[in-house]
Amino acid sequence: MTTPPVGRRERKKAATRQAIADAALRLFLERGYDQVSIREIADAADVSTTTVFKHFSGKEALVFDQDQERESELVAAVRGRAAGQSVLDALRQHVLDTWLPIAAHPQRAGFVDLVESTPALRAYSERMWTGYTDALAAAIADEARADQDDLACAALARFVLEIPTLAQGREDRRAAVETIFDLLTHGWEPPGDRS
Amino acid sequence: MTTPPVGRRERKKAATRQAIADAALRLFLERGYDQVSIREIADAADVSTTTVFKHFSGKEALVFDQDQERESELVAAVRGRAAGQSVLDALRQHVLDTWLPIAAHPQRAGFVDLVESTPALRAYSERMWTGYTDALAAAIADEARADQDDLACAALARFVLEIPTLAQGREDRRAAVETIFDLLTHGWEPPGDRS
DNA sequence: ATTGAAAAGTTGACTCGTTGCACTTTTTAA
DNA sequence: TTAAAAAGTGCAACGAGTCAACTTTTCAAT
Repeated sequence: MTTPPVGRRERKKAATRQAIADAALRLFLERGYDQVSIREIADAADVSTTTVFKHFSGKEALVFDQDQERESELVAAVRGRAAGQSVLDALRQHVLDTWLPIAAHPQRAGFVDLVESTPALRAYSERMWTGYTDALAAAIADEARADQDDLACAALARFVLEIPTLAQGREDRRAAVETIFDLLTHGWEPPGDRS
Repeated sequence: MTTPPVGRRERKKAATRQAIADAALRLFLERGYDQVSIREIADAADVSTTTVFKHFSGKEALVFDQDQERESELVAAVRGRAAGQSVLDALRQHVLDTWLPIAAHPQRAGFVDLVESTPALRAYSERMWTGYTDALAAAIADEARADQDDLACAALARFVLEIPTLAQGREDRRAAVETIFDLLTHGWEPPGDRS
């Protein structure tokens, strides 16, 4: 039988994967995403280009390594919310508590800059987020006792996942998140006059 | 001065552009997007591959030829709405009147199938729509007498542009559009119990 | 009409992401 | 011990897209 914790094989596999991801991120941060070729990354990690693609589905995936957890956290925030808290408020709190700190973390500033300044990575990142739509929609529908494919729940999920994109570049990101959640909670109405 | 209607030069340019687009669409419909190479399209239109890229920014752009008008129509729907009609209602009407018929038109069925069944085209199409966000947001903000970069207006614009994607694959598309506009108008609330 | 500049098109070679194929190594099971 | 399955690797190739040099066409100003 296979040893439950790890086999030597899978340890080596994980090590190679990590070496590739590390080399890629380092080179990207040094010289920019478009200025680094897969072949250079492969050389830096001392593997062949084929091996890179055995571990990662494409060049963009090298940057977003273990972002599968986000989906789970999102679903968990809805399912495990405090008693009496509405689904929308749970999502609002999760976004405020989880996404804002990450974006503000100085360690990740270079990483965030890299993604923001590279169109291909921006696009990939957005597709990643929208990829969570179905899972989040299912969780919302479940908690709201609606049909599994309820359209309003699916739309809400999609809209919540657009929030990071929309809040980007705003001076006060916390206020931006609040504004959008207010819109989703109460509906849109023409704001007060500016004159 | 240049002849206002057309010069021979620009007519020829437009003709080759059209020849390329026609050849591309025909081949895509016949054999599928991924099974047709740029060189084949160039050959079919009797030009070189570089000429193809002189006219179109990329392979996906061959499919979405003159979809710049959509943006103008969208903005016009908001700006030229009937007196007393709210911005949101104007958008609702525009979506119902303009987008649903196009999708239902039997002539375009093959085209719609092509886009829906090709991941690269789906992604490109969505990025096209979201590209209209800024223009629509500006029009909404203007009509609502809000600041030009008002976040709620930007969010509303983005959400409206997501509607085609969300309504896709639903049996009753009209009802789907109405449901999402109701969500945007009044806010989300847990739907009635299904039991 | 002539001519000269600008635009359109062509060619061919090149880069880069990505994949298919063949080969080697490791692991597993008999 | 050994055969076969699985995993990893490298090479060569394909398609998208770019670049630079060159030819042709068009336009406009003499």
